[in-house]
Amino acid sequence: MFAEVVFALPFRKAFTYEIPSELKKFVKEGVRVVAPFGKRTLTGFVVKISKTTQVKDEIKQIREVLDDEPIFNKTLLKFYEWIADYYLCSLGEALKLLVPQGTEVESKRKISIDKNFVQQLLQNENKKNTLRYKILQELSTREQITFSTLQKAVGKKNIYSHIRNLVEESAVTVIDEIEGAKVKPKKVKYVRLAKDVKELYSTLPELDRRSPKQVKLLLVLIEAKGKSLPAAELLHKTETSKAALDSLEKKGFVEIFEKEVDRRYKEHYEEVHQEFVLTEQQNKVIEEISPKIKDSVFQSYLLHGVTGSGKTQVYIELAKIALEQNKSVLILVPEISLTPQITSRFYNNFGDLVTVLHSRMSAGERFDSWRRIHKGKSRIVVGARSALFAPIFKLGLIVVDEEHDASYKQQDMIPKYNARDSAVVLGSIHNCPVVLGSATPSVESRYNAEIGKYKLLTLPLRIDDAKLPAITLVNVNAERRKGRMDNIFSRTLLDKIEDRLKKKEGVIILQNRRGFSTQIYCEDCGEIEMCENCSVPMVFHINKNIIQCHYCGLEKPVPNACTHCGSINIKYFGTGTERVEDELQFYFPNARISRIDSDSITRKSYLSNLLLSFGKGEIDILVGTQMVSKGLDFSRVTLVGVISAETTLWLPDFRADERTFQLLTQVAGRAGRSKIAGEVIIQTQNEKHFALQKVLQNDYDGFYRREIVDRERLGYPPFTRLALIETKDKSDQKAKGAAIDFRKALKKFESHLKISEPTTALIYKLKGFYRYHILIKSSRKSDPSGKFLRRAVIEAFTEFNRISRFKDVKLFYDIDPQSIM
DNA sequence: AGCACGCCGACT
DNA sequence: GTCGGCGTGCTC
Repeated sequence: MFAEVVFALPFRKAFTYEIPSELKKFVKEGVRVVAPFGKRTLTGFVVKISKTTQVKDEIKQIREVLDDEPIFNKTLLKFYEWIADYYLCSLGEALKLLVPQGTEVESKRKISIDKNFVQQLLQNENKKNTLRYKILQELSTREQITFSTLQKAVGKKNIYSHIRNLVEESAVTVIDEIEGAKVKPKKVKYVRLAKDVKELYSTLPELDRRSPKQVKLLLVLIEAKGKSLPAAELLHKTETSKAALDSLEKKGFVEIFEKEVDRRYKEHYEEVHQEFVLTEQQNKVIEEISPKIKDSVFQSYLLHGVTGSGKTQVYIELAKIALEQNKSVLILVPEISLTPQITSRFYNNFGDLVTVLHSRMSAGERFDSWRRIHKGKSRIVVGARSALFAPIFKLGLIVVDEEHDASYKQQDMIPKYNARDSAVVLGSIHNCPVVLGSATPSVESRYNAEIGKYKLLTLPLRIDDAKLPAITLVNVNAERRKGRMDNIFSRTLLDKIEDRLKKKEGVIILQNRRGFSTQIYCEDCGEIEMCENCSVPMVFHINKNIIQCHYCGLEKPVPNACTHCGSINIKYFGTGTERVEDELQFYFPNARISRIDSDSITRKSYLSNLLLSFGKGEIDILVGTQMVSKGLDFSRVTLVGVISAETTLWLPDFRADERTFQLLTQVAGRAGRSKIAGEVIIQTQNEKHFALQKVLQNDYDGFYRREIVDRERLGYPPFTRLALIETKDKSDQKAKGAAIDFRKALKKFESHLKISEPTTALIYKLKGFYRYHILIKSSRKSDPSGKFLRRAVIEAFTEFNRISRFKDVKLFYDIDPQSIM
């Protein structure tokens, strides 16, 4: 018997292995196996089992099986094949998305060092600037080192010949160590009585004379009536030590055993469970979708519901229907740690049936959640982007909440998939409805609804008769001329804030930039303080008193003088959330102000506690980045202020207007979610801009109609498909050379595709790497499925590999990029 | 992606 | 000669 195995490596090929007889029972389609691969040992996925094989080369044997039960079946495999095909990665890379991180078994080649001998060799070296000398120097300080660490330490890749020499000199040995899973089930020691209670009672008086602590332990266990207790808890409660327990075990009174425990992520945010009476419009939506759940029919829906229209309650009702049908539910949310409210509502309705999956959980928590879902113990999965790959077998419903959100697109890892679009494919494979919900649908989704690919459902009214907030645009230039600006605040906004503080109502202030000031500018030489690894300005953070790069995280002390010319005439420009918080505190010294951005959210409980306090009225003003626009639902918020609408408006990206419209509409929607009317003040320099005008008029359809015309005229999605090719290298020349060569390889497709010349990326240097872009456009009319576009990229890659001398430059494909910067 | 090998120019 | 850079080929 043979198994076809794919690995999470960048080539699109399966490898055939022989199944040793002792593993026959365990090797099935859909399990992970450990197998030798070249000089290495790797974890791979069994995609097929066959009796015969055509392979003529030597066939190796599978070493180990990692899963008791398959983690994917034939149907699910189709989904991963689609991911691989669509986002241009190998099947193994796609399947890697399915498994929790830290569970793979891999060989690591390590160098085991004879320290003394190496030190001796080091002294015998007479030339000190050779690679050999550097390697010996690194080796002389330790017992063991991996190849990759050594390669990094000496800054060279081809160290193999040197190591081989050293092995011959018997200064080092190379060992192939197989590293097991980093994440394992958590086991805790438990104790239970091993003897009959009557029998125990008779020995207690005797025991009490010499070992009172042991008696204490026994009494607690007897009280537990045969139930086992966690050892640590028992010892703590009885104030005894492990020694007492151990001797009880020796005497045969108790039994100590290991029990697997479930690491469960705890959400600190809790809301009181409320029963809702569904509105007529909510019922209509549910009536439309529920037959599809019951009859297992695939259908995508775009649920366009204004902010506060009760979308979450619709999801909950639909989930109930799926559960009644004995089916599971997948709810995708933008970034779950940012939306504790929606998770809390699911917990309130479904309790332990809910499992949460997101990036802020520990590897152990994620691993346990994953296994809980795989075993079918959890029927409702609420999670961020990656939850799309949770091992759910019987899906009855998929919901993508806030479907317009950019975080559904994986940005920095391979494959760069879009969870919203992939969810639709997953629904078609599982034969279940997919509901894409948003108050500000993406232009693409709205278009798909127009052409009938999605079915449009609407919730045009807020629940409980709440009115949409009144929005005012404040032109900061005009206000400044009138002397009605106090630094970054307009008098209008300050007055409104003061009014709400008096009334004890909640205020949310948005400024979509972190830090204090976003640029440090020298008045003498005109230079801006830039990051040394990235081509972006350093941002001043007043709380930590540092300057920081927001792309690579580099922190530096605040310069006293310009680092270019030494002048002390340096000025700080641009406003971040820290400055907004600082100035608000100056104008309202008695107000309780908290800030929400990725700097302030460090611990996972912080945000939950903050939101709880805000809900209770212990915080008056929340200042934050776009985080404050997502999912916050507090009836006490009656005022939302936007410091500057410009932060997203002028980015050189075709989605800039859409992003601005969405962000402002969403943040505006945080206001007025009760009987008290809400108000929104947006400060801007471009009050005539159509995106802002449409926000002001609360006119999504108007925005869409104007935007879709522009998209067609300029040849952007949904009228064209985009693929962005990125080359990335430490050397500017090599990155550029690779981009030029790839462009050459694409030349023969020019008649069918619109292909840009290689350009530097907007942030052309990022974390020390230079980046070049080629943008490829393919018309939806001539290439509706995008097949031609993807084939062109793959063929160009083959050609590139043939002609280019920059093959070692890293290449990235971004299909349907979120932004083209 | 690793890892290994083999070619070739530039050095003691 | 041989060190180190670089290109190429392979992985069941």
